[in-house]
Amino acid sequence: MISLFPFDLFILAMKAENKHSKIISAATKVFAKKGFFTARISDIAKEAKVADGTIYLYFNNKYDILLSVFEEEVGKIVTKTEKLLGDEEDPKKMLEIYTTQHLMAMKKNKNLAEVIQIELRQTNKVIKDYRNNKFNEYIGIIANIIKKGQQTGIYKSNIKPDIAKRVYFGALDEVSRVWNASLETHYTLEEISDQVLSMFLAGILQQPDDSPE
Amino acid sequence: MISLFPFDLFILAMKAENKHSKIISAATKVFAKKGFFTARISDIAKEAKVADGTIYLYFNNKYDILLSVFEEEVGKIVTKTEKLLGDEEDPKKMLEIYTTQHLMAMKKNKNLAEVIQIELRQTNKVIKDYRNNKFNEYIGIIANIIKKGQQTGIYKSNIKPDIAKRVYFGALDEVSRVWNASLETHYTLEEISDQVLSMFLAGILQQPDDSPE
DNA sequence: ATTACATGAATGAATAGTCATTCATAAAAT
DNA sequence: ATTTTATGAATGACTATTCATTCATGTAAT
Repeated sequence: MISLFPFDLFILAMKAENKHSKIISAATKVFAKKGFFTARISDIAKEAKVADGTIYLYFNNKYDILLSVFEEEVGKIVTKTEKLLGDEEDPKKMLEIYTTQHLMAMKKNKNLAEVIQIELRQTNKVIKDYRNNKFNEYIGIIANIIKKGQQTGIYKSNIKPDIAKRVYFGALDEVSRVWNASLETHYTLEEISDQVLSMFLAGILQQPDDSPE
Repeated sequence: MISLFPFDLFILAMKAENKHSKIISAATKVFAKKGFFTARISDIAKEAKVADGTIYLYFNNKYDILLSVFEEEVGKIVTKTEKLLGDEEDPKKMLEIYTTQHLMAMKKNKNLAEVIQIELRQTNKVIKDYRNNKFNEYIGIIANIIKKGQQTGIYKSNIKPDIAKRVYFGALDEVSRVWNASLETHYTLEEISDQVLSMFLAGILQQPDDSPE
């Protein structure tokens, strides 16, 4: 039986693709649970139902797995966020969307939340390979929202978007870290989202002209 | 020679204390530079000018060193912060003091900044020993400032101090992380401090009644 | 249709190296 | 002289990575 027409190649590619992503998601799980350094390759292999050696057919080394996990998962979030933002034009609503989307994503995918934390603060100390492009893209969205709001005149012009994006991301990140580690009484996603948004939009100072919306 | 009157014990304690703290500060340096998992005990020993084995006369194991570093250094910051707050009564000024004090401390002691990051997000995943008392004390200060402001009526009453403290700490922490990793154009401490404070106090929305102080 | 050969993905045991920790010994102190 | 403190080489446990081998699947020959 002769058979090398595209369909077979596709099937082949599918299998490979599946194995690749099986490993990715196994790794996400394992890294999140044990942390990068404590995770063993054999744990990942077991979780992915694959032989230890197989992993090295798809990745160069342990760190390469982490980086792939990170880029891939953050990439997904970026796509999702951009889709949700769609052609929303109101910078206030945009920030609202970003906030809830981020918190929801982190709540739904605790593993990812932790991988981000690890990758961000641990590993680039060891390996200086700054292709954190997806992440920069992701927080860049915040900066853009703020810039837009400044153009429309609804956001204060003295706010520096580059600082604000870090401030905002840091806040969201810590809030979801604590949440995932369940170190604190549980608030609902809505409560947290509201709090963060109102703190940033209107600040914590009592305004003399405090009237609803 | 019989000699066990207090002074000798003091001398003894001094010496031990010296070696103990020599190791602590060596460890702070090494952990910050390499991260907990990549740091070698022998690195710490070398940095402290002490034999590898000596370390085990003062600490139970590697993790115990990290925890001690963390508790001890955070403890220092708590003390410093409380001293600076003194009997300041204005919640707005208090937040200002906390903010600049935190950023200054992190700038001055980059090592500590990183150790906090590591300990906070990496290790308590592995070892569930929650004697992070000092840290909770530290962010508790933020919560208290906010509560106080709510009592005086200058801070909005709908803000939840427990969420706000995380939001605020997260923001400060991320800002100093980026700063220390020098991933971004350098802003001055004053600029950052101003930005964070104004974002939190007054929010980013343009206020119709925007008048200085 | 059946058999023989080829391919390369997958396997997992073996390798090779790394370190945290220990401990026999030495130095200091009393 | 005895006890306390310090040393650093040796130990032993642990794991990322490799690689010789297997095996399922595809191809060619008859």
